[in-house]
Amino acid sequence: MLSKNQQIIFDIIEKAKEPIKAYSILFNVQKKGIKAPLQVYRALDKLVEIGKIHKIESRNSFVACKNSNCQISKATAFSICESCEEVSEISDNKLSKYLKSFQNKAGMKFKKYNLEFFGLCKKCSIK
Amino acid sequence: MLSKNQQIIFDIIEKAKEPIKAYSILFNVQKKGIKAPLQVYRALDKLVEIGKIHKIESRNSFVACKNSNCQISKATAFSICESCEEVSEISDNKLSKYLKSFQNKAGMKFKKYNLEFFGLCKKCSIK
DNA sequence: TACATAATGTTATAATATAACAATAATTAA
DNA sequence: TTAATTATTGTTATATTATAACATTATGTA
Repeated sequence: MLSKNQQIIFDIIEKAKEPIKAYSILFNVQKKGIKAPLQVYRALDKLVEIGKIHKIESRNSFVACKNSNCQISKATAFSICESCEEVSEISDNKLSKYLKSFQNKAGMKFKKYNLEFFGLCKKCSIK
Repeated sequence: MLSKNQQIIFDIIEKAKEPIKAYSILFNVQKKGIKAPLQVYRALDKLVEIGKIHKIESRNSFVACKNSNCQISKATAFSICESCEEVSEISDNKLSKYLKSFQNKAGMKFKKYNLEFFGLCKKCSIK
């Protein structure tokens, strides 16, 4: 169950349909009484923690989870267009299976991963 | 061939043996006459571009490339310990082959990727 | 009820990164 | 070898991203 601020901020991110930055969220919610960056970042932290949203690390921006709503997200993969900055979440069973079971040479087993692919989306590769 | 500032900053990063942040680099090179953040960031950008260093996106920090010195780096993978923050670059042929040839459902071919695994390193998992 | 935990509000400030402009050095082409 | 081009440097100011510290209120639980 999301708290008031968490819900407000999640709604903005979900409606956005594109990655959105913390201060852009802040701007959008000021009319709703959320005035300080920290209020936004706290909600973002929580939403990331419970897997409702993901952070696109290379862009410092946030998107709603499109895969497994409400699950803790430990395995994320995105494709990012370097021209128009379109981001989409990759949902590929083979890929996630492969990465979830990946072990490095030291035998270290991982709890989490984040993968970001970069290239040109369809639209941009035509241009 | 690296320029003066690029060389100075690369040397710091290579000696560090652990991820190092831009402003920590700045602090370290002030005695060598590099006084402004922008001087550091410009060198970092170039070093990333030519593959001498990588940026650990989730940590906003930089490490020297341990794999293929002097090659443009389009395919990076790291393991990150969430306890001690130790980072090591993963060099795994099977993994990189798999990811380099990965296509998403839209048939989008990627030019680049960055993968970050999170877990506990050997030392920290004993504790 | 009492206790613990989570969420909120607020001010200030830290940490990360780029814009804009001017000058100099290095490379390349005519 | 001069002119043109490109890369690098220097500098000041500022934008962007994120957290510290403290006080308060709400929610869940024993």
